Amino acid sequence: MSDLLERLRERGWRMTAQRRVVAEVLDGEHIHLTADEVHARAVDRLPEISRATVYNTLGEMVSLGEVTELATDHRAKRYDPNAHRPHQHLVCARCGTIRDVHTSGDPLNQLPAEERFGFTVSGAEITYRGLCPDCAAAA
Amino acid sequence: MSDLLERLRERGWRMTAQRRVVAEVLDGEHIHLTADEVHARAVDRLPEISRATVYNTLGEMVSLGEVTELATDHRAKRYDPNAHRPHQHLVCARCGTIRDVHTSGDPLNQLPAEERFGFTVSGAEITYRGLCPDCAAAA
DNA sequence: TTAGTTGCAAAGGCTTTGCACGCGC
DNA sequence: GCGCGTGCAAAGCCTTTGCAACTAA
Repeated sequence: MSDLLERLRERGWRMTAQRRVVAEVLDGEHIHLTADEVHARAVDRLPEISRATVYNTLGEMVSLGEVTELATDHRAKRYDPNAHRPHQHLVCARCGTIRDVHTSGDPLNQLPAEERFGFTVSGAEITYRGLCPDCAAAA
Repeated sequence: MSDLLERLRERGWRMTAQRRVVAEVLDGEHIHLTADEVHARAVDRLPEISRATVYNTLGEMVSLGEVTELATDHRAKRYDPNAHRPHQHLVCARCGTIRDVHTSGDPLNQLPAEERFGFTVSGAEITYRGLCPDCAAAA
């Protein structure tokens, strides 16, 4: 489960109660949370943790390459702890929920050289859009 | 060139100098601009146009389905006037520039039913990440 | 004419930052 | 003990909104 925490420890990252809680919260959910949602869940375990620390901590995990930041159509970014497992995202257009999904084949191969315009292309991600079961039922 | 303006007129959208200028600016660039960049270019043609109007206008074009809003890792959203032409995006991780590119095949078909988790999936987009020629040279 | 659009300025949501205190190593 | 991490509150950036004046059809 807490694979993320493990990886951070192995890297010799200075561990504090706050950082541990943020890592646990992120890794414990199969959907991807916003910074504020991470903060809310973190407060349950460590009431005095501040929003600033959650933001700082998430930012550092992203810099370390252990967490991926997901831009969204809604305002707040979401955070994905599975940075080392290749996967794609399924996004609900209505509520913004993001789920990991898996497809076969590497999309990188689908971009021919003449469509690269001199860019050094290092990654590709697919985002599937639709409605989650709950929102489809409500609509 | 100004295909977007054409489409908006055909829909009977009430046309004002501000709306025309926003449409012209958006359609005139082969990269995708932020709202503020659109405003800056719009001011060159119509000095008294306000930021609020640019935001409102872009938002309405998105609601009409004539422009696509692109979430980015950087803070500001970018706007894509080619809503009716299937294409993907090539993003520079450093400066945030977005370019349209074309691949073969429809990514929607790559998501098997058992990976849809009850979602009604209606669209898919691919984002390629890398460094644009300028940023690669600067790095 | 008149309903819809604009500009202004203020408010709003999300995120970052400066600084003094506190804690992991 | 040292240096990095934390919390607080304030600032910052991007965006939205309320309202009175204006204008396209």
